[in-house]
Amino acid sequence: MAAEAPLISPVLASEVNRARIMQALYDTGPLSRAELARLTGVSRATIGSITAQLIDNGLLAEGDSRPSSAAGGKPSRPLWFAENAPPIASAHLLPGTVEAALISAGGTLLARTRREYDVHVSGGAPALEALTEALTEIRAAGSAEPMGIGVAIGGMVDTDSGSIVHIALAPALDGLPVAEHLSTTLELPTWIDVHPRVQALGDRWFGQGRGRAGFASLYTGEALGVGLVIGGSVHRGPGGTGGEVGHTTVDLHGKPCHCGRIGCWETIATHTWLRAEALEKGLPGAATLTAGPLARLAARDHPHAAELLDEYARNLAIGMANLHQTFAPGLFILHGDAVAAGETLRGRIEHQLHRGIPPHPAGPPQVAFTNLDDHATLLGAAGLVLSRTLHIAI
Amino acid sequence: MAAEAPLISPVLASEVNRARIMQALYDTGPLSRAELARLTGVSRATIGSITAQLIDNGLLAEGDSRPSSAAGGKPSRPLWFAENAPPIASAHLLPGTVEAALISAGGTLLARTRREYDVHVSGGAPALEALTEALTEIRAAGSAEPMGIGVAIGGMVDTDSGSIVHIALAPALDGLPVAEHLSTTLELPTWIDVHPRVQALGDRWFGQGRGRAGFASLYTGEALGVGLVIGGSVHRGPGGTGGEVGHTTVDLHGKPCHCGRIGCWETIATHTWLRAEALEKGLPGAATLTAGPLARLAARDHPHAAELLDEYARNLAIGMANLHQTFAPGLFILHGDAVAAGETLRGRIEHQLHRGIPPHPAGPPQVAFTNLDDHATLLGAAGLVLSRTLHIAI
DNA sequence: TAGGTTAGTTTAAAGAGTAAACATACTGAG
DNA sequence: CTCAGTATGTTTACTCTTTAAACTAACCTA
Repeated sequence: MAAEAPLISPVLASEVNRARIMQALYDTGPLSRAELARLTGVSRATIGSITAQLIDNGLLAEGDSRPSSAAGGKPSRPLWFAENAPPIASAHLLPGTVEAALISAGGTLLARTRREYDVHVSGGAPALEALTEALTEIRAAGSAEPMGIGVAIGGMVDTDSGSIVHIALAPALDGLPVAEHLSTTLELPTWIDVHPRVQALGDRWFGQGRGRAGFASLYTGEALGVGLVIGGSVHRGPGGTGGEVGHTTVDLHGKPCHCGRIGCWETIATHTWLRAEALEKGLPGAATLTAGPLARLAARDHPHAAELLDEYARNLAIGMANLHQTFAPGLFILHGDAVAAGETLRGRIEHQLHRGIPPHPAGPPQVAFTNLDDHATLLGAAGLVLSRTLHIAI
Repeated sequence: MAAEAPLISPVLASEVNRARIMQALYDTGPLSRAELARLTGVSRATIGSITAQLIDNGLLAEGDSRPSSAAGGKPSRPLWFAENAPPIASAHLLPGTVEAALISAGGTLLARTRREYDVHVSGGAPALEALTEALTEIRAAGSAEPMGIGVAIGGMVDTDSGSIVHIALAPALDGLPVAEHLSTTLELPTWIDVHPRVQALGDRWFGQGRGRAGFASLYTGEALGVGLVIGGSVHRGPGGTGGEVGHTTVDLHGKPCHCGRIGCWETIATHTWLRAEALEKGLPGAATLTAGPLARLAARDHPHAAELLDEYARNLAIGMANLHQTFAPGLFILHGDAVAAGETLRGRIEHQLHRGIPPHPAGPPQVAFTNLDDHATLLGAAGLVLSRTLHIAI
């Protein structure tokens, strides 16, 4: 329990309970009042009164009644988010590009758009403009006013002030007050967070992390990042620090990293490394190689391809083993480049990971690929709004 | 919030509130009802009724009234743990040795003892016997029955089953059901956990981590271990995994570790490394060197001593920087060997740590030495009982 | 001694969850 | 077709807890 947690008053308790009902729905899918009562361990009467409020507020709606079981009984009426419940506006700010989407309260993608902007304009006005335009466009696609805006940033941010700290490929945006600008311009509550953490929120609310207390959401490809879910909530250090797992030292006597240090995990497990190795091994398309094509080369028994795939798996597993030894998330959900390589790579990563850690009765950690395709981040930005709006600290 | 959290009923709310009052006292020290009311944001009436129960139960007692401020007013009566409140029995199981202590509810050490045992007897009966004897002895030193037993284990454990998984220097104890044995033999609820995590609980309840939402408690010396406090609670992976930070890879092309892998943090930041380097540099007493004597050598301008101290600080900082990059605890509390080297080493570690991480508006992480002397683990074992008994997940 | 200030308690009221009974709506055997 | 059985959802009387406001207690200063 966080330090200085307020005492629980009846009204706070009911607020928390309302939020937990919502969360149980997100974690499990549509549920009848009786199912909710069993799941949460309270009486059907209580669930009835709580859900009545949520239905009155237009957040939830009763679905068509489901057939009774063979034993008989009154058919249950599943509850789920109402058609016209407030949706959520989400965006992903990348160097030069903005993606935005409107997500329904239930987690379906209602609309999606993108904008390009000039990264070089100091002050970052074009980025804010692109964000505002994209969000205005998708906002118009919904029938109700969004409950808020969530933005994922491909760089370091200060979640307290809602501003960008540093984006390596877009230094002109450093210090940009994204949340402040959007909340005043669009008159909606706005939250921002770093990309891997938002991605983890996507897994937590809508993906394989649903209902789980702990897991690690890993992004691989041109960079490495991690979002850690601990105790059901995504972990944030002071001001939103943490998750910069790409720049942890794994090879003290290795190659210099672009960040200025030596042997960061990124020096052995990103595209830059993969392409350099591929070039050395004389693989075709080395300069633009990614994990997917590499796995296909390996499947076709191309010389050295399987070898390189193994090394890539081993290098990814090194950092994951470090995470396991420290945090023991129990589950790694992989996003980005690695996913395209499919089971070939997943199995190798899992194997290497299990080799690199001592046995424990709790069993070895699992390695999974995301099932959210490329929506993970935009869904996660919606999860960011949900986490902040419902008063639960996910 | 953890998945599947139960809904809050009035009676659960009051239970949680009682626990939070207790925690506020631990975090802040003796407090009057009015101060508690201000701290927790509830009315004085509420605090009055909650504390009345705790006083009736014999847990809390009113201290002598404190003088009013210059503005006048009725003098406040500080509340603190009662003299005869149930104490806590705590123990630390090491290869060959058991330490045990009786800790008052308020966190003072009432009695302390130790036992030796034969590590080589397979089945581990002597260890259990030593634990039982030591705990029986210190139990007799208290006026009231202890509220429970907390045991720190110098090795890998399964916190779910309360048994030892593996202790490197005492393989005869593998699988030993410590909690089960003690709880039936001594008829007291018993919990066990790994040493660094227990140490972190000591910091959280009684040391520099008091009242903090997040920090890392690091043990240095013959081994490296970490206990992570996140959201006010100590972090446990499934079954109590995690914290094995000594065996995270930092030097992929480094020396082999006794665990079978290459370049673990322990290969560059423990006594083994320090002594090998000292030998190479021809420092006196190299074979038994620790950080304290090394710092004194460095202070006396002994050739190479300052150099070695710098390297030691740098090597410790490498793993700490990795922890900061992933988890950003904001504060590192150091225990063990390093403490004896004093500010000389602390400053160097902090300097090296700050060099190794990118700047952020939230400010750099702090490095502190424990103020709990060698009691940290035994106090932490008491904290383990407190965490489990009060229904808060610290 | 009076007025101001702070601590702690009392009391009536409001809000929330609960248990038990009840109404509703289905299944399936006879 | 009826009726017992079963499960869902709602109503009602009740308990528990916090709260606001008034009140008492104990101190300070002028």
